[in-house]
Amino acid sequence: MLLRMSSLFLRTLRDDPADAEVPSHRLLVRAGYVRRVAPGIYSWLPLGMRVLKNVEAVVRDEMDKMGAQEVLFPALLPKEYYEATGRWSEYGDLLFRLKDRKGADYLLGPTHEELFTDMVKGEYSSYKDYPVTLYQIQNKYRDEARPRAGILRGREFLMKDSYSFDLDDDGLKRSYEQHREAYIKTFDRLGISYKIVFATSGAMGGSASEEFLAPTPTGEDTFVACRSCGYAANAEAVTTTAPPARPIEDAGELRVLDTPNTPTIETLVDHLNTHHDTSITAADTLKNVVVKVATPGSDKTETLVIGVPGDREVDFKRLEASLAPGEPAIFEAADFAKHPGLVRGYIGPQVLKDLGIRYLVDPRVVTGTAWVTGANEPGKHAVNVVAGRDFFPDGTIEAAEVRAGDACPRCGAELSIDRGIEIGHIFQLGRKYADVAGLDALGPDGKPIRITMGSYGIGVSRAVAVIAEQAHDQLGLVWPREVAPADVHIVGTGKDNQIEVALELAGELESRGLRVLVDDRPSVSPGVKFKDAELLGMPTIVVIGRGLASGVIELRDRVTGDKQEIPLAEAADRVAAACA
RNA sequence: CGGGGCGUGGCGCAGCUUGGUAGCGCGCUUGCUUUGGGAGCAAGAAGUCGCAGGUUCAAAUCCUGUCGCCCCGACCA
Repeated sequence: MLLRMSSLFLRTLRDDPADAEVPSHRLLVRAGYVRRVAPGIYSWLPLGMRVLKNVEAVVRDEMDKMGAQEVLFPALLPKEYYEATGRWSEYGDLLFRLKDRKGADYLLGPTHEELFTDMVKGEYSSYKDYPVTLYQIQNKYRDEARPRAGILRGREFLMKDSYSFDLDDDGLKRSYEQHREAYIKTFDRLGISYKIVFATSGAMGGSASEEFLAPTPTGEDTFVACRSCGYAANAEAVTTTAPPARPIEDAGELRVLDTPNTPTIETLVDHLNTHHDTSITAADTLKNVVVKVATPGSDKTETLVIGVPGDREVDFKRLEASLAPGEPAIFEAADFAKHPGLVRGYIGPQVLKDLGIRYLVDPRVVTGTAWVTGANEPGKHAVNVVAGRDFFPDGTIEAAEVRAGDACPRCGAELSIDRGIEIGHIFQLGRKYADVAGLDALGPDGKPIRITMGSYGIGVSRAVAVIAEQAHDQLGLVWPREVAPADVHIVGTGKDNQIEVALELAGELESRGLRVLVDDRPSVSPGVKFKDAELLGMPTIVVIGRGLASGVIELRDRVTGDKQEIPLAEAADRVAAACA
């Protein structure tokens, strides 16, 4: 249907909105695609709606092609489904909760595993029914602690979520691979540049899991990539390569040195090298960080000490991923008061066994390595504290920060580090979820078969923002053709019959199957129309202006910036060709 | 929840230090002129200055409280 600027419900803004920081947010608001209603909650205007629908259509098309079947669950859900799996309480503040007039508890669905599982359980009961994959495209609601960056991270967002149900592990692998292929096709069609990275499976358990990350500077996820072998992983999923163990006999004597006023690694290194006969760096020190770990659904917290090389910080995200489902929290002054054995700033692992505190170390802390660490007395540190001789870790943990230049766990080359936005996640759930739900199929031998599941998501509204994030320039948006609100933006400007001609050409192009936006606003200056055309971002722009008198119009490529004059007589053919 | 900033027509902002008639740009309405890079002139419409309380003859401005929003960190598509 022809979009005419003279009647299109659209107002572009000349100034950037004050509350928008990231490019996608700024441009989508300025160009009149979306408007904010509340924090993390947005309305879609006609042009934005078109883009959203286009993205949705691509996602739907690829899901249908891989054989998934679309369903739709309500967003408004009774508590019961989530209570059965314990998530009514586990989800905590993230859930939007509400009550009906009788006082019964409801929620706005943050995700729909329960509903999918329940539906399959209700309809299917024979092994002959499987495998099956269902999906829906629907709004999700999460009361995020901090919504940000416009529709990149909202509290209401459109998501495609699908679930595969298989009888065995091979089936699950096939379903997973099908999704992977479908996602690759989807994101390729959407014109998004992305990277597939290994991910942690998180608290849900399960095994294989990969994320589709769109690299952007405003991304919230950190991931590493290896140029040499192609390995890529979310920072939380990167594993550290342990050096070989060393013979303990080679290590020197443990010595305790006076190191007054050295509560930090920096002050410690400085003090030792100036006042003692050592020549160490932060990497030679062993930093011991105390955390308390809560177990969900229990009041118990465990005190835990993490040992990492002193030149690295503990990455809390990595720590959480490693401890999941346990939830670590910082050990505060009040906690130290309860543990007199832990001398803040001077903690060494030598005494942890006696204190009954679990000690997990970075994989670099292998048997035979000697460290500079706390002597468990104020103002004293110990050197030549040897793993396997002076202390015995209870295990290793991936908690130290990952840095550019770290070794690739697969090939040993240097890793690079980047930021990205998660646009898709594919995940082999396995049977953990089906176990909870009791999802079985009756097998040929009359015995029940526990179903194994996969879970797969695409952030549809987020994808719109990601495209805007990746496809824009100083002038405005530059939509990939497949998702653009229109193929071509015809600007009619001039005192003569330019607008009539523009409308005629628009009609002709439409009859050829192109989607057309035409600027037929009278009495709007050319400058305004050009600026708007560039801001709105249709991939092809046609200008019908002063050249019309001599029978030429202008064809512009919004992506390359190329401009060429073409005879009016050839206009329809040439424009159609440009949009092909 | 921790830290930083901001609430003044639809949008972007000034005014607040030093209380006294609420202002600018964009947008909007009307008329005339203008039409290839966000036009000109003229005339208009539109704001209980986030909310509540206090000080004062007088509060957008000072004081107290409160609510909201945005940005940076811990969660996630």
